[in-house]
Amino acid sequence: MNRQILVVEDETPIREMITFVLEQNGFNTIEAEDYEDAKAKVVEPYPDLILLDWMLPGGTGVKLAKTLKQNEYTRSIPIIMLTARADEDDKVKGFDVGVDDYVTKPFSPKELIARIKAVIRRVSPTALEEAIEFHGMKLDPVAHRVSINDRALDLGPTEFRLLHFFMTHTERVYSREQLLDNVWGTNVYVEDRTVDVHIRRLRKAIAGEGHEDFIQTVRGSGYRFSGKIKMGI
Amino acid sequence: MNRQILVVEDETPIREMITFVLEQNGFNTIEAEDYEDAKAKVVEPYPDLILLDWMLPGGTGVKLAKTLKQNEYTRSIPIIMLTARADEDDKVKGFDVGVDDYVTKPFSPKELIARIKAVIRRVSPTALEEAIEFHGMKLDPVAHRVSINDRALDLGPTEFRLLHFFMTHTERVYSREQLLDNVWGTNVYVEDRTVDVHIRRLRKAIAGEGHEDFIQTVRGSGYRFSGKIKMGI
DNA sequence: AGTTTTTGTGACAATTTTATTACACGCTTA
DNA sequence: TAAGCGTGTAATAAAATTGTCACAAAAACT
Repeated sequence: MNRQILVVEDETPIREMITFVLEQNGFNTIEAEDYEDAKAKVVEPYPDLILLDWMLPGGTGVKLAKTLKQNEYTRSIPIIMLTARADEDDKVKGFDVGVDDYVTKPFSPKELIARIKAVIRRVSPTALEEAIEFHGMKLDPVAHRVSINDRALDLGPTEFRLLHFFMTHTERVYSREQLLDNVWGTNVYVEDRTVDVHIRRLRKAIAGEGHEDFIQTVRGSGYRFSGKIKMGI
Repeated sequence: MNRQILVVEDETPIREMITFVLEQNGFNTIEAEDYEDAKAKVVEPYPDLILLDWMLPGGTGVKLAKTLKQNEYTRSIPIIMLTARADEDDKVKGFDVGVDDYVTKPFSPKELIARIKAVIRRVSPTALEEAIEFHGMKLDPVAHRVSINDRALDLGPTEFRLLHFFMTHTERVYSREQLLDNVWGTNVYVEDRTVDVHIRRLRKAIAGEGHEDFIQTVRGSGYRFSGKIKMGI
């Protein structure tokens, strides 16, 4: 599950410093040094995240960000801007474009990594239409099929959507309300406790292979879907 | 995640009032009373935010702001100006310099805290979601997980909130009342001694790894969460 | 040493939260 | 229309959490 990060930065020493830090921390990196270069590499290796310098020679970074965020195909790739200025206006402009976060130079490696992880976690960890696999559990959104260790599962529509949501949002606690919003849809009036019942049905459905406690109850907060049964962070 | 705020203000009573308010609200503070003092402390403790008085003896606050915002190393530190005048021109001048926000004296503690939080949020939007680490102890607010040396901890809701508070407010003594306010919430009537019991439960939960005395009793005052195990006053 | 004050500890009952079961309603399909 | 399925809700059971108290232990003070 190694993430690929595209580093777009024209100043070579800085770019190399950044890629070094990223690789130290287990990321795969792709480098680009100008607008055109970056554009090409977004399409081909299709990175999981883009670190984008604010100022670029062949066109500003903001322009690239805007382009990417307006394109259907690339808009889901999170972008973190690197900026040398603490200028508020610039930041506001960037967020209007749809950039996911900012890191202001100079930054510590620790801060950079923390921001990257935070953004990855916040943005759904997996792509939308692709089949998802998680600890031997496979879900194909298109074919509407789920299997555990190649044994097919029989789920109702709601259970399927719930599991789909969980599989694309692991390692994070969701309240019942959040689950209702995301799985049932906003402005639908359903009781909070209904979630419990569906959790129960889903648990029952995926039980029998040691997968039942993938859905974890977080008392007072909600539920969490996780592969780490009893492990540290 | 424990924010350090540098308070630059020459009038001692005002400065102390401000630091008092900040510490009440869980910030760590550093004080400076003139231009040179402030400059030195920006470099060394490298605060997360600067509260800067408009008028300073050894040179105006604006001058300091300008200096800091022009320096590559310090320009990313957000600055909030404290001014006694509601003068528009000053504000404009300040924003030109790159100051992040203004607070006009006299101000209410509530307003000050609100402004600070707003600026922090603006500058680092993901800060609140980031995991906190302290001496091998990790707390992930998003996943709602705690671990100590990679061993998971099982905490009840209140214990979790208490630990979360402590991990974001280390090295400082909090009275039982303050803990009640911050962890239980204001206007909740609970006995003071209830805190003791929860401290006990938390201590028990994190014990067994030599970390039990992270929570230190300060007789007559309250409790302190600290990495320094046995220190002088 | 004896007394007072403060904190630690274990137990317990009340309360809150979650799990589980049962059931009724609506929708689809045979 | 009857049977079957999926869904939401309510009722009940089970489990976990929480605040408080009583007493023990520790520290501070005379």
